[in-house]
Amino acid sequence: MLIELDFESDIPIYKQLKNQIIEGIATKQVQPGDTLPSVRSLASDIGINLHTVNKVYGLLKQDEYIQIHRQKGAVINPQGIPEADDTFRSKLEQEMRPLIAESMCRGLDKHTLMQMCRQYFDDIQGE
Amino acid sequence: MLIELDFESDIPIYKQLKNQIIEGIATKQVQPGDTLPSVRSLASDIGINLHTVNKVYGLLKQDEYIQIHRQKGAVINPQGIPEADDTFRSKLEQEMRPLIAESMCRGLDKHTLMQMCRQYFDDIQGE
DNA sequence: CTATCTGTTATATTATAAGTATAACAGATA
DNA sequence: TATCTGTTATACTTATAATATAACAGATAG
Repeated sequence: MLIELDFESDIPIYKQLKNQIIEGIATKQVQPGDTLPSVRSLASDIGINLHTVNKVYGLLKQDEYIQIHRQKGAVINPQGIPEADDTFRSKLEQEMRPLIAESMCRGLDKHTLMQMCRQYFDDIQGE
Repeated sequence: MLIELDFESDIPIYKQLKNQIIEGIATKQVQPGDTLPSVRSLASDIGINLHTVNKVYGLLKQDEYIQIHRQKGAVINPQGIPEADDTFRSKLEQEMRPLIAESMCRGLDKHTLMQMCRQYFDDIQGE
């Protein structure tokens, strides 16, 4: 799984890294049971600090994307990722609404917007 | 237009405020030509600093949601909000993708996800 | 047993963002 | 002229992001 960070972006690199790992799981580039690189080697590979990677692994663990074992390192949750619950759904709505409101202001109608969402979905699934 | 801020949220209040004004435009609670309260009165009403409101107005002006005149204050863009351009579209994709990837990891299939998006859209349009 | 790998914790430092506080400036208008 | 507008400047506090060293504890390969 290729990690590409944009150090000029306004999105903090820990968030970029987290998102890319999650997208790697979504595209099945990494699957339940697979191991992720150690915090030190990944940090070294992509040229960032080990604490930044450690923070990301901590967040992914908190969201149950991965399990962390004291010698094997970080493992994609072997039971698979837990289903979307109410907490996730309300967090999703909280982040989705502003994007949709902005799109509506800028003249995107429902059909166009839906088509764009479908496209994003297919892009990820097809990778 | 009612503004409600959550000071405990992890979303900064300037972003909450910006989003709520944009949603107000999307729902047509405020329309092109309408004026927004002055930075001082709005700040005072919702109990925040005038610079925070000023920052939001500056961002909204930058995105061409509003125009700012030296005496009338902030006015919803009388020409309407500019159509979605490539810059907007790529920013939208950048923010949309991680949300969709997360949803896919958590077992939401395309149809379910599309239905949720449709729901969000209708919720906003119906307000 | 020991060297080496894991994640983990602690502490410190730097830089930037978020939010507030006062104050003053300049243009428009009643 | 007094009062409203946005604007600018300066300063301060707090939180977040990111880095840097260092050390600790468990597991394992040699």
